[in-house]
Amino acid sequence: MVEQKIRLSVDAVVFGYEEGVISVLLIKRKYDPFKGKWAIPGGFVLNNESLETAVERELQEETGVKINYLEQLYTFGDVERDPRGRVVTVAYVGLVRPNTFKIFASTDASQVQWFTIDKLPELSFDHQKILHTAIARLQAKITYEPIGFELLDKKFPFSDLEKLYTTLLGRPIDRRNFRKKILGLNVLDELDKKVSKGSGRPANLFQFNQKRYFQLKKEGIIFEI
Amino acid sequence: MVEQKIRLSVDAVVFGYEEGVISVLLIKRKYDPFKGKWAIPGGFVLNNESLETAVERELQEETGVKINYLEQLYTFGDVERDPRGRVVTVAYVGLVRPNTFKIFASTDASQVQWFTIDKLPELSFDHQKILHTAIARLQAKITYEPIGFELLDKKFPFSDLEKLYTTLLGRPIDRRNFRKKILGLNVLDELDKKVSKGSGRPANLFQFNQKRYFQLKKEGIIFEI
DNA sequence: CCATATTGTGTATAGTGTACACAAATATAG
DNA sequence: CTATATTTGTGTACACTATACACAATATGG
Repeated sequence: MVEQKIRLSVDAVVFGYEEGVISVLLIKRKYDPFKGKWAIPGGFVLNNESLETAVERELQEETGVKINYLEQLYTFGDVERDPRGRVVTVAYVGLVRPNTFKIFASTDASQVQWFTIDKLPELSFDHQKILHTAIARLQAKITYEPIGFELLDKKFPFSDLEKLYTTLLGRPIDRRNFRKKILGLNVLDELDKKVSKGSGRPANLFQFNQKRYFQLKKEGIIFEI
Repeated sequence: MVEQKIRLSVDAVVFGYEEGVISVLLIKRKYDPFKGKWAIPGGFVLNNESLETAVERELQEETGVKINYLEQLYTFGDVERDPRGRVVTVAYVGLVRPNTFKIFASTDASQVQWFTIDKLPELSFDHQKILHTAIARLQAKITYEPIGFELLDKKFPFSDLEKLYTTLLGRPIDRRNFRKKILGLNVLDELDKKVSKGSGRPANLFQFNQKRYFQLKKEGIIFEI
């Protein structure tokens, strides 16, 4: 058998959410190929690190991001996807709270920037395909797993959650029914604190109760919007 | 940077269904490591073939199976998963109609055999984990994608479909409601033919209409059990 | 204090899911 | 040939869930 000449990389589509806008974290490539073009952060896997570790390391190195939630998306292995030769990449989806750290470019990245998902620049490699797959996954998944909370502050007013869902699903949601449904799932704790931003009645803060969620999940109760 | 020493393989969990029994196709390994032990069929990816091609080739080589439906499952990359060194594997799920071909062992396999999924032998590598992931995927997916038909003959009596679902979901289904729901989805053509096996009233044959399914899917109508 | 903005809340109706039983058409045993 | 067993095919009533919808409460800003 001929020696295998396939290299393995990981890439991470990192989503963030702030004030009604979903963004994705991209880097500007410092080196060829695609030097000066935007790309999903990622890089080659080291011999003795797991795929998840590789993703977290590359993200830390290139962007300064510390990931909050990470899941494997899909493995892209088209023969011609990388001009340097055969590179198979395991893509991940990450969720972060952008306000909890500062991004900075380093190593392979000359710039790091948040792009709102409907104003994306041209991307390197097959990264557009990966990004679209990631968006589809995120949209599908928030309807049956409580991952939306990973994008919000730990304590959030209900309207934030509602705005997140309308944004992600791209369609209006009935405010009363949505609230009824989510609260009916019994995975949110209502706090005593209130918060007011600008004018309007102050909102109660809520917090996702992960422990209760796992308990309910074990009992077979499913999260569904 | 140190040279990357990671090898890439593909594996396929192939499911078949016959007469109320879900089986999975396993091979007995001819060579070390795990010589003489059962394993999921698979092997190393060639430099110039896509991942899907690699799966199909390995399956053909080792078992003689021609796959009917194939989807990527998950990529397993634990550092210690292969005693030969670092091997990352992209696992796939395949569905076949076992009665449409004859299996035979060759190349790396000394034996090929169908195992019913509740009587599995001890497996090599992390293949048990992969297999369980695949079973979970199959169970979940038949409830929201019409993949069950890939396991049945092209023309089938309704009771076959019903039995497949009760088997896969592991719980009884109300016969009338199930029929109502499936036929209401409007993706089955009722044929004029009848078939009788043993005693009992002969059954009408049905056929999955893929074209209509894709049409409906495009219109936003979703398959759901 | 008045206008504006945002949060918080209940009910009626339509639609969907679920439980349930018996007749029709064949094979088989006697 | 007849009786029995076996499998298919079908409808309705009820419970539950999803959906549509409007107004009062509490703040801010001029």
